Amino acid sequence: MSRASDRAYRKIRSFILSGEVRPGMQLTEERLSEISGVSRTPVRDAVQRLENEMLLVRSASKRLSVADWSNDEIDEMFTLRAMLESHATERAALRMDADSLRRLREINDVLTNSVNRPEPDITTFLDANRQFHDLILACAQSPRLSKLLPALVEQPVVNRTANQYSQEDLIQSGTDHDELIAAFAAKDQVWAGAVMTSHIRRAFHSFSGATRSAVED
Amino acid sequence: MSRASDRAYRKIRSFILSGEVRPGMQLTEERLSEISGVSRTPVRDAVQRLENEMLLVRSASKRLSVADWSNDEIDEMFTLRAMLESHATERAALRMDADSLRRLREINDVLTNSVNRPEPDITTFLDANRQFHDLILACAQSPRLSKLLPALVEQPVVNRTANQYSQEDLIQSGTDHDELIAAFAAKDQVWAGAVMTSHIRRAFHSFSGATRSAVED
DNA sequence: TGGCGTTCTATTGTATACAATTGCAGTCCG
DNA sequence: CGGACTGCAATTGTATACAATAGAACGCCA
Repeated sequence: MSRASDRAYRKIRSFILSGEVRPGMQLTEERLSEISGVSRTPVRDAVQRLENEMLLVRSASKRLSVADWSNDEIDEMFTLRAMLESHATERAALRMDADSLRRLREINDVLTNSVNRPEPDITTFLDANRQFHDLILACAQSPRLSKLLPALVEQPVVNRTANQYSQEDLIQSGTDHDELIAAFAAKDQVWAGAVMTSHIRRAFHSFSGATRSAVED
Repeated sequence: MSRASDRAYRKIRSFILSGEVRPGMQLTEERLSEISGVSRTPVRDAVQRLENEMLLVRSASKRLSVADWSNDEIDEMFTLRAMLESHATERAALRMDADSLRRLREINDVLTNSVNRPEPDITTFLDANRQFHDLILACAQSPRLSKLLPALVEQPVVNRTANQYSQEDLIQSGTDHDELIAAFAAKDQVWAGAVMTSHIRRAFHSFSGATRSAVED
């Protein structure tokens, strides 16, 4: 979308994810327009996008509030993500070209280097990880998937998962990616899909194990 | 959404699906506002929704046009729908209560009656079919799925599929539903999911067999 | 005092005017 | 003759004023 609309989207999004507002808290469009510094018109565009991602929900009488995801909903997000991203991976395995494969290797080299050191660099890891998954999605060449998946891969969830990871887990992520690359090189869609499934399911259990046990993070 | 916004959504949607406009044809917001009889503000809301359903697409320079789905994209829609709707069915199998089960039987009685006659009543069939699938989705109790699935179940595709069905196919649909009900009664999620998968895959092949062979319908 | 209706206020929805951007065409120069 | 540049037209993006609607607060009467 356009400048003001995007600006509103990013501002509101980070406002919600920063934790400054509690889930369930009401937010008026006017308030959001103050926060983002644009008028209500582009704010409404942004709000509709955030409703699709289910970061915002509308109460019965059209009032906006911050979504409150239940544990069941978060489980469901991981399950759906595993299904769809594995499917994307299978498609990508059939469509992968040499350039993209080379690029995947480059990205994963960066990722591996960022965690194979005394003090892992989580920021670099997260960035490389995102690039890796994005490139696979692009190789799947499915506009529908490209539209559906992002709503299931909420970056804060990914971030928290990574922060929960031990150094061994981080290194294992790189190893998973290596195996994905091998599966792509072999053009073996079943292999590739299976690796992606376990890659995500492991993240899920790391995430939920860490958060469920804590009262609140 | 609200009245004008909804009105615009429905009008534009049926305008596109009526075939009055060719895929790829450009549509300005002003034109859409004339068609729907409301101002551009609610039109823009409607357009954003239709973009999510990928009925409308935005060109590089933000200009709107009617989407043109490739065969690969339609295949992908059926594949994703089969995946997600089977998953919803599995969830529903675990959560199904007696009332919903009874209601499913009622709905499928109507459906079966509508096709077990010399001249099948497709309208009634389609309506009962939609109710049946909607109720299962509701029983799955997954807000995410309820948001994602509708974008994959474009009613015109369902309609065309049903119109392609022979009377035997229509009766088989009712039989599939009976088996789903049996699986729900047994609370067997694997069984239920499998029946739903084959139910949709059969629809897919009926749809694609019919359309691929024809030059244009 | 408790339930119900009525008014007032907060919030969302819509229209419209204007700003910004993009495409297109006509023209100038090499 | 071709290509780039400039100005105009078409289109989308944004702000703002106003309309409609839903919630809350107040007061009235039983």
